[in-house]
Amino acid sequence: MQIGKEDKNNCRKERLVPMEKPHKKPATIQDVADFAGVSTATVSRVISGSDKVSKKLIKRVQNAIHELDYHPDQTARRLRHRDNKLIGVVISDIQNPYFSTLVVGIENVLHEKGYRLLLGNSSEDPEREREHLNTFLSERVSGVIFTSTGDESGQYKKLQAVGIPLVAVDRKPINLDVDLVNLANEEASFTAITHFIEEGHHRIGLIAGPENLSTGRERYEGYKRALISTGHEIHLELILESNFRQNGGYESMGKLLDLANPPSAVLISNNLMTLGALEMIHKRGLMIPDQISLIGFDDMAWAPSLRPPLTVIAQPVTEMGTTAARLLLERITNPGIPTRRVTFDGKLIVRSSCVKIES
Amino acid sequence: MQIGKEDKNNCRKERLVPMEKPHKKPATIQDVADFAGVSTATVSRVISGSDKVSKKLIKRVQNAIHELDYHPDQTARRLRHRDNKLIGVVISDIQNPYFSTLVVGIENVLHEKGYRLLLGNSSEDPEREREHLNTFLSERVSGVIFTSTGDESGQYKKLQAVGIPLVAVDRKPINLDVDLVNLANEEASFTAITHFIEEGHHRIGLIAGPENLSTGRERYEGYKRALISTGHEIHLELILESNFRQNGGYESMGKLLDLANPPSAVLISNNLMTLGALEMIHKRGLMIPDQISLIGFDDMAWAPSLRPPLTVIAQPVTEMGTTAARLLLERITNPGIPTRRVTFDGKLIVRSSCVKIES
DNA sequence: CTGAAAGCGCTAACAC
DNA sequence: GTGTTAGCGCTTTCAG
Repeated sequence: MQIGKEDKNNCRKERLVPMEKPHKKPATIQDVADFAGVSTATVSRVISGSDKVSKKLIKRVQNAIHELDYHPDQTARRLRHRDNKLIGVVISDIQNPYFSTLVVGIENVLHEKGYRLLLGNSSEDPEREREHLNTFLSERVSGVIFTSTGDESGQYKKLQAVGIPLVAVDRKPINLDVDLVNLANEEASFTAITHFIEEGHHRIGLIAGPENLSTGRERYEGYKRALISTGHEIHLELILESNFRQNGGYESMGKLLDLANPPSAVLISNNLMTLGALEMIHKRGLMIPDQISLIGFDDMAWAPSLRPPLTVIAQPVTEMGTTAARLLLERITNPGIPTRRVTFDGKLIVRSSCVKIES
Repeated sequence: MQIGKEDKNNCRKERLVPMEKPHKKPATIQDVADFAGVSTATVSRVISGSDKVSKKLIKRVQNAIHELDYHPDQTARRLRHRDNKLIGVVISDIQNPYFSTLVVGIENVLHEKGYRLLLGNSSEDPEREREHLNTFLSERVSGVIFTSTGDESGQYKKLQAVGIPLVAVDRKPINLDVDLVNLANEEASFTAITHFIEEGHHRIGLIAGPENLSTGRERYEGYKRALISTGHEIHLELILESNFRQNGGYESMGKLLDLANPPSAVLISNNLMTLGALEMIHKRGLMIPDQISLIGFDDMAWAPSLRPPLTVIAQPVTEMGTTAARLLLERITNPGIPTRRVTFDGKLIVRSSCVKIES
């Protein structure tokens, strides 16, 4: 590589020909009205389609619109009537494919229904989350969909106070009465552990998520319940609380493997930590599933491409996104309805990262 | 799993207690002015911070703002002065972690500079791309960052015509004079193939991207140039044009392996196709790198966790995103500057998916 | 059916 | 320093 001149940033800048500068202002409704020889009111009526305008004028106006390449100014429109067709979305980590898939689902229905998506990424930082929420307040968004960092419920209450509908996804906010779309985490975790036990495992580890997130807590609960209900003891040294990030999975798996008596199977509470854990296992030169069995949360695109293909708990992520968007839109049109909660069941997808053990 | 009552969608809905309905309208600048006993102009001045207002009034106004929990209406603000602090971003596939990482970079600087991000996902569909661009036109965004689907240059010209600055990322739009941030694709590809050749490979395959995307074309060019410059022939049966998606990589790799004389090494032109190719290789029970060597484009989070860890061409994705955002902001404040192109060099990260061959 | 006119909430001249 | 006022582009009564 290293071709051509370059600066310290390992990149080249080239200057090309100067750009043309027409700087023509966009046409306004007044321009269209003048062009068509009608009033702005008539143009407005034609645009909204609803009212009764004579065929002749409709034609003339439409022609003018086309001729002038007129695009109604949403900003002005928004100032007039309150439903501004803008939805704020705060995501705790867009870089995580789980969350970007959620956004895909949300965007699909929003776009279809003529809403626009204002995106904020909090990077799991409550401060940034708060800033985004203030922005949404200022933008007078029609609604907000969010995966909360765990705190900031006060800020969400402020939105509710001015009548902005909220829908929480994935993580159940504490102390907040909102519509919610999430996974039956406890049951999902229960299923995974039960699978391990059926395969003959008894010493089962858990790389858990943060305790301040419902997803972290509930998956932990399911793990405990499954173990207890099958007469197993809970060994605290096999349970590591981590951060839902790759490095967390890496380090936690390291600690698990360092144990005098390491687990024969491990459930990992999210996709990124699973990646980290895998990295550590490979580094130690351990074979999956012969030396250690694994189940990960989230069926990501890479799961079937791993060697061995990973057994996972799959979430219907896109559908969770579309559901959240739909719930929000419903509440916007009908604010009075009671709070709803839609909980999807996880699905165990058995591939090859678990092995049967003779006990 | 399968716990609790559920509907056909494999999910449960629960009705909870009804929500409170305060429906209090947000405070306006007039409310604040009244509360503080000043004019709206004074409030406006305090907010913008710039003008000279007496300490005493500043105090009173700030108190009123706090008391009323006032958030300036951005929509109204925007109507007044043109820089509306809104940036449109059209992404060709947010589900692809490469692109969502790009968004992370973009969002980081946008948020820092007080801009908001209007996100549109085109899913590689030119029609949807066009719809998003129309939206941006209507929203009078201050600028647009995009990864084009390959067509729709006419639509982009319309934006330019009304003076909306554009920055293209990753893919170089044909027939359009815009700022561009991309990778030195040809050189990157060249490097990868050269690496194969140095390791003793002679029969090298390519799973290429779509021909209508610059990334697809340029990576193909680099492949050819590397082969030719080292005295190798181009074997067309070793070159498969595909779709940058997982299934494309899967099928193409299948065809390559079906060849009477399959390649000993394959370069795969993007991250998702690499995943698909891996899946096919595992399905055939082939070992990497002993039976086939691989280099993939894009160093995704999962690359080091694969077995074996994947050798890749890494792009500085986040930095490409921040650069794009910065270029755009620069052009917004200074529209007259000449068109720029920032090209980053890819970096070969050698892990374990290539093996030396004795020739 | 169509037009005139009053704002939506805010900023920026322009006065005082 | 501070207040008054005229719009930004659009929708929506209210007349005609």
